[in-house]
Amino acid sequence: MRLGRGVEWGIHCAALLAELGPGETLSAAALALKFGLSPSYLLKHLKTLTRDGILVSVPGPAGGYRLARSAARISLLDIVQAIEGSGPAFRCCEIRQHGPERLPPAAYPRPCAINAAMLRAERAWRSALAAESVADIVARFHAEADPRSVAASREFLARYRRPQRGRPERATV
Amino acid sequence: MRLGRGVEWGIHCAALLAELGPGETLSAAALALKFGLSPSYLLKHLKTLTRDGILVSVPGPAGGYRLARSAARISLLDIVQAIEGSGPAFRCCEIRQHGPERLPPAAYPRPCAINAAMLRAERAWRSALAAESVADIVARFHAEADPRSVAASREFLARYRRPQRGRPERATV
DNA sequence: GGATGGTTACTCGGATAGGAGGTGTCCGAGTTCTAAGGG
DNA sequence: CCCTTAGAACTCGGACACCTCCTATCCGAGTAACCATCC
Repeated sequence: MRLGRGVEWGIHCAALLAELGPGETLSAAALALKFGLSPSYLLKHLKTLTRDGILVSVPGPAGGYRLARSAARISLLDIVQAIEGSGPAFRCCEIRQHGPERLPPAAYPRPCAINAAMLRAERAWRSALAAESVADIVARFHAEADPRSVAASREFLARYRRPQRGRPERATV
Repeated sequence: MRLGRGVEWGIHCAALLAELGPGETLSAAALALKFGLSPSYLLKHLKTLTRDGILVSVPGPAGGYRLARSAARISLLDIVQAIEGSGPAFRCCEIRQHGPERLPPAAYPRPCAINAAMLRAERAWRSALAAESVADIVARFHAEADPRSVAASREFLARYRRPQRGRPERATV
């Protein structure tokens, strides 16, 4: 079992975007710079998150990305499913029906016991991911991380954030 | 996230081997026939399970595979880890240290909050898999499956099982 | 001075190559069974 | 009739191609900001 790098990148980006004021955005280039990633490839994952309704993209100059809803309403599961797909990790091939002694499909009304057990485990995994929100991650970062790291992030945001277009930045929290 | 087919195959094979008498074996060819799989490729996974101490292989003519210990002591987690590897699905790249404003490594004594959350979820998944044994799977099969299917398995075993070498089959349960 | 239109530069979006890992297959090493030959 | 020994067949074990998916990159479409021009 293996998760792609995009999951880690997506969560980190979401956590950073969560620290923006309402309406503010951050360009993909700035996010890539902050984490030392390839801007082109990061863009691919940000696009995916936008498609899935987790981020909102603002086109044109001074555009960028922001969270589509409050960080407390975005779970790690949302991001993982957007990047990796929502399908189950264990895909039952129904090999119990593939032998030489197979019965008609009607003889298998219940799901395979193995499949059921594997899916139960996956539900436990998903539940744990759903219980953790991006806001929780941010809170832990502020509580546990080195103060210099927190200050650096704050400074980075002040330097690269893009105000909401059209009207001056308003606090609508 | 995606699990290979070998996991499903391995569990099915272990469940079938669990129905053998003590010391009896089943050849890889018989297992492949029972499930309609490629014998060559199935052999690859059986080899892996043998390496990991879940199965025992008996070489030579009339050889085959049997469980290395009682089915109650083999969990689904054992099989999944043998096939897929025991490493974590989420591999933290420490990208928080890769930006332009990185601090010396000593400034990150605690693990990344994101990594911690992902690993917590994986522990939940592993716990669920560890709680289910191959014996449980077999019990469910006997309790829930179509009687014809159970009878077919019993008949298959009677046809293809290999007795313990050297001495006649003894019941040492 | 203010409004307006065109230009420009910057952003995201999709389509396109490269590489790692899972998938599938083959042939060789090892071991046991078999059978023939001799005592 | 029993033991020895050589052969053969069957088993598992490791090494070799193929294919899908993740990784990485580029160029094009679209949009808002900017600036020169006109009123």
